[in-house]
Amino acid sequence: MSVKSADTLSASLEDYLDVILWSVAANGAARVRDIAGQLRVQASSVTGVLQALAQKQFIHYRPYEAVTLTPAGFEEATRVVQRHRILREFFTEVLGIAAGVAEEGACRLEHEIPTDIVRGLAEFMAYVKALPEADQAVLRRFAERSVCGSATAGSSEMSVGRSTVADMKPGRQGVIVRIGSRGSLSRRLADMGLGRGVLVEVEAVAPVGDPIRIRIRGYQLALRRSEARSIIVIEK
Amino acid sequence: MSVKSADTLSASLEDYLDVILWSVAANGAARVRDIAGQLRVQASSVTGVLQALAQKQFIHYRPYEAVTLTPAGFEEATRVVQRHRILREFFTEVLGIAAGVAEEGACRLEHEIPTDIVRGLAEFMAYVKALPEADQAVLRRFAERSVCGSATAGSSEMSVGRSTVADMKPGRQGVIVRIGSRGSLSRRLADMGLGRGVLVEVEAVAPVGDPIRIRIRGYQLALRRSEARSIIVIEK
DNA sequence: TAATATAGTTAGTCGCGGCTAACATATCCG
DNA sequence: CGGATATGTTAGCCGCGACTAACTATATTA
Repeated sequence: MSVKSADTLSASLEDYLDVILWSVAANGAARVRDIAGQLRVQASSVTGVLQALAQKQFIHYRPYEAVTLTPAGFEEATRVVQRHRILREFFTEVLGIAAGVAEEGACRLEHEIPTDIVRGLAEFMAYVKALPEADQAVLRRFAERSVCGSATAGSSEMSVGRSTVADMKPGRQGVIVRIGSRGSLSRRLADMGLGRGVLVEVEAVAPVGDPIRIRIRGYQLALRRSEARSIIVIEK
Repeated sequence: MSVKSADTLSASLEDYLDVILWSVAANGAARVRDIAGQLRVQASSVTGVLQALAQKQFIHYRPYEAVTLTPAGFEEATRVVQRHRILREFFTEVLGIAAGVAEEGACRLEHEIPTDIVRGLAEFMAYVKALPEADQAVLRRFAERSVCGSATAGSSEMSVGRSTVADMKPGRQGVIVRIGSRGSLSRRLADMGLGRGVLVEVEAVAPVGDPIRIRIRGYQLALRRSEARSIIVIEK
């Protein structure tokens, strides 16, 4: 019999449920054409999905008739919409992302994001809203920073949060992206085998942060902090 | 000739690049078997992907030989790893999500999330780290809240951020999830046509927040604030 | 050096989620 | 009432990214 009712909906089924919810709410029932139009998909593609949703008991569906949601389908649809909304609001209100990008991001992430993380986002926003006005203002200042204000526009995402060997904690690994110094220091490091693409593991950092004991290609090396600072890595 | 070099990598190609980066860094070159093992995929699946990556000039590949990254491939791989790391750290450090869930979430979102949003997350973390200690403490308090402390465990994500008609701004639409009151008020609302699944649009809110003018099924209705508060909706 | 073990490739299959083309049904209106 | 038109369905195709089975190349070792 193998009914195969995966309790997890595929991304596209969730999208369909979402538009069916709004379509039903607005018109009392959803027509195949409306759904197809909203999802920018051929009507024929809709039919197959409706059959799948009906088989999972999320909609009432009979050929050539309008579609309505079952109670379970309504539940599921509101879950989907809620997730979407939480993401979008987080992007706009906390990160200060433009509405268009935020909406697009929400669409793309809503099907993948684990429930725990959605809850985390929602609780974070609730926490912030419950904060005293002064604390909220500090965060709003970030969200409202002018986008063009990021003078580092060219460096984009890549440089934000990039670190050096001096920033790594013991036990962590990273790959060298480049050596951020010139002249004799750069030369010395290259001679030690430190170059682009090499795996570095930090073994120990002395109390003051100098020296730093690392391991590359199987053998150990001790670096001065100043040397470590000029080795740009990407951590695992 | 139609070379078809989509400048956007598919999710799985990105995953392959990621493990190739670490494999090459650790061993000098990546073997098909290692890649297959790390991705929990059959070796035969790897071959096809390597051909695709080679064709896009991201790796050096010749049958039966070990794989290395081209400069472009290295670039691309570090971009992928960076995205992944930013997501994971945001989840653990800002949201206080458990390491395992954070890692899983990062894996699932990294291929979908728009660049602008990744940058937003990275900048947010950088902003917070640059804040005076007192302000940081306020946010850390959230990240470090005990997870079991969420007494609302049962209500999960669904209730966080759920709103009522009284919370909606003019122009916004929502679907009624349920009526959160009993007795005569509930009855009155039902008589007005307000019930589960109905689309509500807020048209205007009087200065004090009472009354609230809404539109359902095409016609207008004025609600007392107290009534609006008992209509639980999910916003579009 | 030949036999065997390990690693890698090819060919062919499957499910998913789109698509088009062709057919079926419903609705509208002269 | 009976087309014409709008709407919906079926059948069959495609690309992706996995798979298995069977084959080929490379490495090890007796």
